[in-house]
Amino acid sequence: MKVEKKLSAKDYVEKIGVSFEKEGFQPAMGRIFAYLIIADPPHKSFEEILEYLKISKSAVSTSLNYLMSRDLVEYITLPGDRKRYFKINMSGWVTLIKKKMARRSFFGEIMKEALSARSSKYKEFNDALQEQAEFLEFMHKEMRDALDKWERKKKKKG
Amino acid sequence: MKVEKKLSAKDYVEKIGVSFEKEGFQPAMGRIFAYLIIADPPHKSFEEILEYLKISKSAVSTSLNYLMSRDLVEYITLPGDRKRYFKINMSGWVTLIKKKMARRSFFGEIMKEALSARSSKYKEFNDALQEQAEFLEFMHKEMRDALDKWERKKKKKG
DNA sequence: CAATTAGTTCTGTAATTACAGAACCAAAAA
DNA sequence: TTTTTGGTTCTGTAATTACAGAACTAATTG
Repeated sequence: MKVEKKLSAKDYVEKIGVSFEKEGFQPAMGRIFAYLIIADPPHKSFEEILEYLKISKSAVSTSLNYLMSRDLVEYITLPGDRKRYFKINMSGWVTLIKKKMARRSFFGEIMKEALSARSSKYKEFNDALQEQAEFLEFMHKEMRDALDKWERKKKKKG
Repeated sequence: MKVEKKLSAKDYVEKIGVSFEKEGFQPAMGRIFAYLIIADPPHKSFEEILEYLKISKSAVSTSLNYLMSRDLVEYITLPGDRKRYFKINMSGWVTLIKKKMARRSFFGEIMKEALSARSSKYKEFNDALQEQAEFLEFMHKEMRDALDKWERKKKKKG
């Protein structure tokens, strides 16, 4: 019988990494992001990352640069130390979600455009399409509101 | 000087298709989905799809099957006609969004798990991580509420 | 019973991705 | 000035994807 056991750090990296991949990032990025979540201390040097994950310098370099370009990762420097220490930029996730929202809202807009070009035959379909576009708009608005709500909540608490 | 002009059907297919691709679907799927949005009538046979998009039978077959497995496309049959006519399943998009939401919520859960395994040093980072996990949970809840709200709104109107 | 139709599945391949390894480079240190 | 450090960029490649084309199949039609 298997003994219940806490997940090891490596297992977390794997688990988080896979989830991150499912968000559309490449494997190496997922694992770097994951490592930076479990990392203790939460900032790690270029070398530490490549050693821990056993991936090449090039993979680390391109992945980090991509993650930084998306504001998902940032770096700090320590006095008297030439290295950069990479860490998760916690606000990046919010930005990511905002972008995905915007994309969907755009999708809704295109649907409306397409709708305006459709013939008025097939009313049932047109109505359903209209509703879909409205749904996307609705969700976009609701999410914006939710984000505002979160911001306010945070401000009050912080 | 370019004359302002309504987009042609092909242009919509292209535009919608690209948006759909950005949601993570492969090109052929994006274009099929797009074609079914602008299609008049809104149901098209296997053959019509491959002819319009000029893609192979295999591409149409696998794409349609995938889209149907995800409930994004369905088909109808017409009396005295052996063919199936494929059309968009409008409720599929909602399901898709629900699934994406669930994935993010799961991501938040993993973050919490990881958190519970972190040392208590680096409080600042831990707090931020906690907040991120809470943010994902919060957004998940808000979206569930939004979905409910939409359902109620629809029921009242319909 | 053929022959046709409506699609499916298999096979091969061009294009792309994701990465390793090595060469490279700029800034800092010696 | 040379050497070392902390990366970046280039080159090559294994693996994967996305699809075409052909072979195939089950149901229908003649």
